[in-house]
Amino acid sequence: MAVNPLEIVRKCISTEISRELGIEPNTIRGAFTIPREEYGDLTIVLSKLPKGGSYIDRVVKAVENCSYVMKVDVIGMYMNIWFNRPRFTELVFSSIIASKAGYGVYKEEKKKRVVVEYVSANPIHPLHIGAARNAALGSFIANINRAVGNDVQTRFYINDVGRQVAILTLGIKQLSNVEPPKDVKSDHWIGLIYAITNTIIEIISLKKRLELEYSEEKKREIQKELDSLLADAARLREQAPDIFDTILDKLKEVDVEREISKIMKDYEKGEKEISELARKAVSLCIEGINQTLKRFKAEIDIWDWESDLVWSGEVDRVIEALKRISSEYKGTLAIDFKQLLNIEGIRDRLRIPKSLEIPPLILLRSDGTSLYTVRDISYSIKKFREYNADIVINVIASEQTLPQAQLRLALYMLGHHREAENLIHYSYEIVNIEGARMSSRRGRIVTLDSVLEEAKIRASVELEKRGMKSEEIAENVGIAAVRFYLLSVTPSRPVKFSWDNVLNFERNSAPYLLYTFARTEGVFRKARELDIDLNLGKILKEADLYFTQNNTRRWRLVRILSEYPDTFYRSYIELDPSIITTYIIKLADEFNSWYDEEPIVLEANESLRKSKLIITYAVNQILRGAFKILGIEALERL
RNA sequence: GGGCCCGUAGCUCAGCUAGGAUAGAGCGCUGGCCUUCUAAGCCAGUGGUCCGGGGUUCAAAUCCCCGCGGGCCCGCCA
Repeated sequence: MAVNPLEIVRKCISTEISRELGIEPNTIRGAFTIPREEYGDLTIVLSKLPKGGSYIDRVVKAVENCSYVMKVDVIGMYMNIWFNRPRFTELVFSSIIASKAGYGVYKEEKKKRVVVEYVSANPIHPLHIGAARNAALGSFIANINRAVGNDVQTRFYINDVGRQVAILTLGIKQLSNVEPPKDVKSDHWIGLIYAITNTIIEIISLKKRLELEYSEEKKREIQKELDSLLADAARLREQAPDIFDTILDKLKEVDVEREISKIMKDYEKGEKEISELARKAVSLCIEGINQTLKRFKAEIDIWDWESDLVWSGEVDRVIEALKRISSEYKGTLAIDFKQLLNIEGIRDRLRIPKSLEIPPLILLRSDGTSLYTVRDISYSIKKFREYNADIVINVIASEQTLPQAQLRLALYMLGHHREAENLIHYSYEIVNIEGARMSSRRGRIVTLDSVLEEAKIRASVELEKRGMKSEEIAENVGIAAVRFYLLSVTPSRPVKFSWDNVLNFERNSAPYLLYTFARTEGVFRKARELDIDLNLGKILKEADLYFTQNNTRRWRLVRILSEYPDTFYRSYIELDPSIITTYIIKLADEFNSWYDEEPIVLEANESLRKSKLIITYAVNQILRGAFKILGIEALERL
């Protein structure tokens, strides 16, 4: 367990109370709360103590026994505790200096092996802003797990088996050349071909439906949808007229549904020509996606091809095993979970929502090809096996709650109990654009690339205002802004995308934090300029520990610094980055107010200056550590 | 029809897990602060039926129930 000053004080107090009242120290924990400033530093809600509000005098005496406590005051049911500021300051300072960059960072006693599968976006178009939230969250999960000492492997599942890649392949097949033009990023190129092909296919199918429809009302409905598709088609054609016309001419001639179905079958069989074509197209897309992810500081260790699972026979083996426990359902084979769900406590163990209804899981399409969730079962087993993982975390939007639940249940039924129990669906809400959903199928998306470019431009403009010109800094600031924005909303809440939000460079933003960090760096730069000794051990010994007496602002800083270990721990346990982002904003606010008010390096009183340097050092270290976990590059100047 | 998530200031969001004192930030708007370690900053002001209604409780934004509004899911899609 990392050093936690606040925990030391809580423990000291609860030990004293438990000794006095003869109760378990742990039962006191829930009674602690941090009060408003004017009511002290820590409060115990007396009615929450096991023996209620009785024995108040004895409790007060007991608490006063703790050396970190200066004063205790009872108002109604609140027992307000004021800390002995110099003693507590010393505790906080020494904790920080002893653990350096590790201050507040929780350490797992027994390191775990963790696989994080994330992004896993369809390999048929560039990443959009929704996938960016996944990428930001997934890389945060990987980073914080590494920080606590766990072994982490990140994986990207390339979903290349299925209808969407078949559509892309159908489009590619009509073209003589797959290579993108020089000035087009390969994933954007693939995305365009896919959108063109898909839109044409949808138009063809809608026109057929229109011919067969008799109801006037339905006809009008179809016509309306068709009009919107045609508008999309016109827009797509503008981007690449030749390609659009080629694909359109060729697809007009054929039965597209049969073609798609054939491609899917051939690809699952590994038929040479189709496989090479599909792999080539998907590889191009993945290449572009990987470039974007690297730029976005979301690293992938292993790229898993879904088709490999099919070709290697792993999917077949799972299907064979599933067949033995399947039953007849709607004319095909399916896994029914009813009996399993009747087992006492199974929902808790597999983290399945209490009243979530789970329909049977269908094994195969009538044409014999496999289905996504079934393939995912063999992939889940692979993820555990290959890394010898204790936990596998799937970062997947909440809309997939049901298939993810089916996945765990199926694993359990196959006898993979440990895997089922340790497969976590890390669920988050999607990104909305002005209330509307993006459609990659029609090429209507806000790409992460465009957001990053815009952020970079915005950062350059801000830099130029300050007479600075640095592409590298603009790039880092821009990326930090986007990542921070996506990480600062609680994952269970939907994010409303707007350029104004993403490109906010003022308070409550990464640029603001980077700026604060750069200020702390500036302080140390100045100190070195003036030949001021920065040996922390020495500084601590000679620091003025009374510098918070009668000074609210300074005391507030010490208090906030003491709260970081709790913050970090909660963020790790809940895997919620917004707990850290909220905290560091508060820390930066407090630091900036103070910075404006008092000199630090230029402080004439030596021992006072030392205390101030420790505060600055602490802010610097906490920000540096938090940046690393959030995937933000710490910049010394800004 | 059933399920999951969300609803807090004009806008974007904290706070809800574990009930606790006068519900907090940012943006916006009004006014002020650069000869000092970085003004992407600081200070002051402005702004709230915590979606509505019940219930539990000494105490509810927080827990429970019933509604309302929004998003998502309930496919031989992924």
